[in-house]
This record gives sequence, structure tokens and C-alpha cells, in this order.
Amino acid sequence: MPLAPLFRPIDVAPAYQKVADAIEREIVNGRIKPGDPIGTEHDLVRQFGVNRSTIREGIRVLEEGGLISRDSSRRLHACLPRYTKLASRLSRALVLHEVTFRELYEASMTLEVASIEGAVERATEENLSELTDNLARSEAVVGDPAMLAECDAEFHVLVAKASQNRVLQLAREPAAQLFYPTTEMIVTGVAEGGPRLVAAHRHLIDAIRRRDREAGVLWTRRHLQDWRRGFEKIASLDRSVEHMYMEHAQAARRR
Amino acid sequence: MPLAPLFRPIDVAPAYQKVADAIEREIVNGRIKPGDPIGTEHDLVRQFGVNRSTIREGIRVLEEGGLISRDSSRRLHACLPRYTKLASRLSRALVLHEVTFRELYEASMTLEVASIEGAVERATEENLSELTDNLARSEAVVGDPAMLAECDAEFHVLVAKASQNRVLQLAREPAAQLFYPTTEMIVTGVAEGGPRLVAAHRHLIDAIRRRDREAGVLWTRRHLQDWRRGFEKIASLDRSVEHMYMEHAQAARRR
DNA sequence: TCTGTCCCTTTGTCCGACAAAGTTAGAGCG
DNA sequence: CGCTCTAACTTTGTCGGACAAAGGGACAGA
Repeated sequence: MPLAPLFRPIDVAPAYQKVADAIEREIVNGRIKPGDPIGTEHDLVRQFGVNRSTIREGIRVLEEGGLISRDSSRRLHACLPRYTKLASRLSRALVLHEVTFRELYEASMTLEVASIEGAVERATEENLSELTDNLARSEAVVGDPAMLAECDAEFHVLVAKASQNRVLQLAREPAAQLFYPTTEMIVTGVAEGGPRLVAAHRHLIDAIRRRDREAGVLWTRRHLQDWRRGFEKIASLDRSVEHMYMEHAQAARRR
Repeated sequence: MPLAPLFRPIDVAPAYQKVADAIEREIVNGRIKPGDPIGTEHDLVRQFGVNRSTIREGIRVLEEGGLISRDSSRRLHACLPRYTKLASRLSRALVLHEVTFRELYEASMTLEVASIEGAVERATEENLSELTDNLARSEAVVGDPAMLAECDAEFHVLVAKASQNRVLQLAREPAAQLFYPTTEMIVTGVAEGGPRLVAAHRHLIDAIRRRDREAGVLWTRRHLQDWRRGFEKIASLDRSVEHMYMEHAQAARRR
């Protein structure tokens, strides 16, 4: 006969974790606002009554989570976690889980279509000028696969931004980061890949400007299908995203 | 006349960061596989030639990122980052960025519809039995808003799982975690909310079983619109997700 | 087979220390 | 008076060593 649960598990956490939790709570509850200074390590030593080493371990945890960071003079302050940094954590996780390009493709089809729909509906003039600026730069580097791939990645970030939906922006980012390296490979390997990519971007901007949802969705689909066809010339969609791709993502995160 | 760039920028990072980066690289490159033991702190001290405090700070960084963890005996080993833990970081970020429920709703409409489409297409018998099991539990607690909200959250996780698309699974999770607390409030406030929720789940399972995509999409939309109607009875969609909701997410993360 | 004990290892925490880099206050100068 | 330069002072990153608590393993005894 199993024992009736007399006791709840005791909350026994290491001190550094408690320090991190306490500071996190203050930030997430809004009592410490982004930009507000956290004290110096010595201050925290006094406040929490633990050793500086312990404080420092707690700080590392929060720093990695993006909740606090150090300014130019290395003083601590709360800050808003940055999307790209968080997304690169997710990308890394997807790589480790060995997701396939098919999963990436399918999810992106959904997410990028949703982005363009939002952009068509709500893009501002500023969004449009950012996009046209990106297009101009893309046209200038259409012969350079590495640069073009970078422009392409930025283009889609800008589309998502134009959707004014930050949840969507964040949701699409991890998958997008894993796409990025393959775009370069495809543009390198497929002769008319570059021009087609730029043409698709042009049509997408046009659709956003005309608030033509159908066209936006259509050209997003085509754009992604182009990617897929290009990719299938060099590998199977059912291959898992490989570890080596992460080198790109790692470099991107540090930037 | 500007100087020709004689020197590359030196990579100047604190030692603890270099330790973390070095270990991360080995894991992400696959040379250390999930489950493999990392040495003891003393081993790492010897290998990197730095102080144990420095090693420990590096370890905290990786631990927070979910790349390594400690087993029952607190020994270090590499591990696969867990979706829910990563997603809660994102949820936290979304709260701090003060996203609105409208953004959450719109993104979820896209993501949950995509999930059900995948589930309809690819759900296995095991997925279905998990879902029906969840349904049974939901029916049992239809009068208890807190428990029902928990079941609802799990239901949608199971649907996403049934889509066999881990990218989608991961992408929907942050938004879903922010939904969860409101579901409880809505079911509490709206009399027929509980039964409607359970009925929707029943229809969704049915659609998956019959591989009826139209029905799946339809009922997902209805289910979300129900949430929206319920929510608008207690607050505006344009309100930002508030800090207090995070307490739920925090509790969930620890679990 | 199970249990209690002893020993060794490992982790979590603490203390004190120091160099390097940043900050602040004050002296010196125009 | 306002500006620059220098000399304290502070803070961070790193180091060395220390110790208690908890875990793991081996071993004896019931």
C-alpha cells in the first residue's frame, strides 16, 4: 500500500540559484525596469548576505538569460532580452534535436506566410523604406552568394518586423536562422538563384505597398518553393540540420 | 590617409566565457553527445588551466542555456535542451517586451492551425491515445478551472507533438505558455466556457482521427475564437501581457 | 539480501588577495 | 571660471586555499 503523501518536497535550491531567482523576480514583476541599475557585486553581497563567488554565479545565470547585462563600464543593469540572441539558443536546440529540413521548410511556410499577411495589412512607410533599402543592397550584391544570403535573411526579418507582431517575429526567428546558411549554398550552386531571389523580394515589396494580400502570399510561397527546389538539388529535405551549420548561427549570435 | 588594417581585432573575452564557448562548441559540433559526461570541476580546472571559480561561472552559463545539466549525483553531462525550458525564456522576453494579447492571439491562430494540419496529416495511434487520455482527464475536471486550464495547455502541446514537426512545436510554445493563465480566468468567469472547451477538444480529436483537415482547422479556429470572446469579456485584446502572468510561467518552468 | 559504517570524491560556499580597467575627486593651468 | 591631467578609489575578473555537506563505493554484519 503506497504511503499517503504526508510531506511536500522541500524547496532546496543552491544559494546562487536563489540569488538569480530573486533578481529575476524583481525584473519580471516590473519592480526593476529595463535599464535600471542593479547594484555592484559588493552591494549584492551585502544585500543577500552571501559570498561574492555565489553572487557572481547567480549573475552569470541571469546574464545568459538576457535579463541583465553589463554596460561599457561593466556595471550591471536590467535589460530587455534580445530576440536574435534568444532565437539562436533555440536554433542551437533544434540542431541538437536533429530536426530535418522538411520540418524547417514546413514551419517556415506557415510562419513566413503569416508574416507577409501581417506586413501587407500593417506595414508602415518606414517599414517599406527599410525593405526597399534592403532590396537595393541585394541587387548590388547579387553576384556574391554570402552577401546575398545575408541580405535575404535581413529581408525576411524586416518583413516580420513590418507585421508589427512581435510574437510572430520571435517565433519565426529560430527557423530562419537555420535557413540562412543553406541560402548561400543554393545561390552558389544554382545559376539563376540570385536573380530569382531578388525578383521575389521585389514582388513582395510591391505586394506590401499595394496591400495585395493574395500576391504577398503567392510570392512568399514561390520564394520558399524556390528555396526548396534549390535545396533538393544538393541534398534531401529529410536530412537533419547538421552541426556544422551552427557555426554560422554562433557567429551571428556574437555579432 | 587611413592605416591599412594590419591587425585583426583580438578576441578578448573573459576566461569563464571562453570556457563556456569551448564546451559549447564541442557539444554543438557533436563531439560531445547528449548524455556524455563532462568531467568533474576539478578535471576542467586541469584541462583549461584556470581556477575552479572561473570554471564554475562557465558552467552556470551552459547550464542556464540547457546544454549541460547535473544528474542526481550532481555530476555534469551534456543534454538536449528541453523545449519548455527554452520556451519559458521566450515567454519571459515577450512579457518584458509588453506584447499585446492581440499579437498573441494572431500568432497563435497561425501556429495552432498549422499544428492541427500537421496532426491531421501525420498523427500516430499513440498520439491519438494520448489525446483521448487527455480528453478523459479534462472531462473529469471540467468544473475546476485551474485543472482544466492545465489540461487545455497539455492538449495543445499534444496536438503539436502529433504534427511530428518539432520546429512548429517549439515555435508555438512561448505564445502558448502565455495563454495558459488566461484560460483559467476565462473558464472561471464564463459559465459555459468549460464544456465548450472540452467539446472543441472532442471535435479536434475526431477530426484528427478521421484525417479531416477542414474540420480540424474549423474547430481550431472556433476554439481560439471562443478564447478571444471569453477574454474580451474581461479585458481588451490590446492590453499587454502583464508581469503578474509570469508567475505562472515561472512555476511551470520549474516543474 | 539488506543495512549500517567508513572513506574518498565532488559540489556548494566562504575567505582573502591582487592586477587591470573604470570612476571620481582634486590639483594645476589657461 | 572652465579645462585637462593625475592620483586615489572602486569594481570586476581571476586566483589560491579552505571546509562542510552530500554522494558513491567498498565492506562488514544481521
